[in-house]
Amino acid sequence: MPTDKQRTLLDGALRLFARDGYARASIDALAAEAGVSSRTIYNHYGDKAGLFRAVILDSSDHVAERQIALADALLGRVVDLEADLVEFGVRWATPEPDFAPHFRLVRHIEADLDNIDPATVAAWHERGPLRVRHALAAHLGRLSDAGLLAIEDPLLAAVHLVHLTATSVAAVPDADREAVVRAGVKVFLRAYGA
Amino acid sequence: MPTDKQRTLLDGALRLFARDGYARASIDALAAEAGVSSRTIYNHYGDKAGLFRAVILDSSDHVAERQIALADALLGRVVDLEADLVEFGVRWATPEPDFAPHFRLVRHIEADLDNIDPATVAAWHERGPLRVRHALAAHLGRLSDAGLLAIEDPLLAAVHLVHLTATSVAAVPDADREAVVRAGVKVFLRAYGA
DNA sequence: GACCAAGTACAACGATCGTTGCAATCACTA
DNA sequence: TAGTGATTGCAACGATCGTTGTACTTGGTC
Repeated sequence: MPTDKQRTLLDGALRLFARDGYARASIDALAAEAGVSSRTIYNHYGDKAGLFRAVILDSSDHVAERQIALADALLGRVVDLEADLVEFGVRWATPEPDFAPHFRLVRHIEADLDNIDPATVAAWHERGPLRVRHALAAHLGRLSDAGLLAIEDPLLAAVHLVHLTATSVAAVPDADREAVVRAGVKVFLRAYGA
Repeated sequence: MPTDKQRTLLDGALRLFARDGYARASIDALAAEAGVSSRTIYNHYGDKAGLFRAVILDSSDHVAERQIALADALLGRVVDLEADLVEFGVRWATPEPDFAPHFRLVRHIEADLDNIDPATVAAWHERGPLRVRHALAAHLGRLSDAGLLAIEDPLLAAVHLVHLTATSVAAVPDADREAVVRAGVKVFLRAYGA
């Protein structure tokens, strides 16, 4: 139950941490971005690491819920499997621009693993990427049980699907997003099609 | 033609930049790591950004050459396509531990894109990942021409192969490396097999 | 041995930063 | 209106950092 000011602070801190990283983003800049006194940050979160932990957990919760909702919507009741997977991949690979700071922050975490509290990293990983992966794997497993796919290891298949679509789109930024996703889904279906 | 001291400096700076990131790695620490005066760094590279540029270009050249050599060795003359691809994937996904700092540094670059000289980023990207991707795509295209694979877009296929093997291994660190690679290669071959 | 480039040690500068204490202020409830 | 808890502005601290200038030393060449 974060108040309005806390919401503004978490959002602003996400932007600054994402753009500048943990070390470069100064407490004063974080406070100014949210129109808050730097003293308030210390009153609420103890220190800089506490604020960072709150920011990444808050953000990854939002993103995970959105991604899981996307999977539920498009893979819950499948009409045309290939078309639904393509739309799933396209929507996944073109996240709301609001989410760009989140994924940039994730890269900072992956780069800064030796300088971030391991408990924070573990909490983010479980509640974010792992939770989403399991949700996606559940859908794929269900589609496999229904005879629409032939999957031995749903968790690995979930990893493959994401890497063949969203990750590949990020790796080839000049190309047409939908074409890359379509090609990735085609690969996925040739490998996992029933 | 870097002298011994410059070699030691580049290697030590790679380690520190990789572990601590650009902002946290101080010039004095970088100098101490290599047993060099901090003044020498300024004499050689002008400023911190200049040293960073030299470090990432040097390191990505080494890694790219090693990866291209691996592709040449295993995909140059193919005996058993699936076995060769699996060994290629395993060797790619288990790089010499010497290369761990490089890949950690790459993550820092991807996270810090807004704070690094764009010319440095572009130079690294061209001489590193893009060069390797083109080399790998050339092998895949040749195998396709030879009738061992059926590939429309070799560059995209190269991206798929790497993501299905090395990237997937990194995403599932608890699992058996070779099993993950083997599954990834199986997916690749079902999609791109002749 | 003289010379020269390269490297070093040292001090100093301005700047930035995380963190704390304290007094003043504000919003809101009894 | 009095009181209470959250918020703020401000000053200050010790620490770290990038960078530069300068004088000194070192290693190798004529």
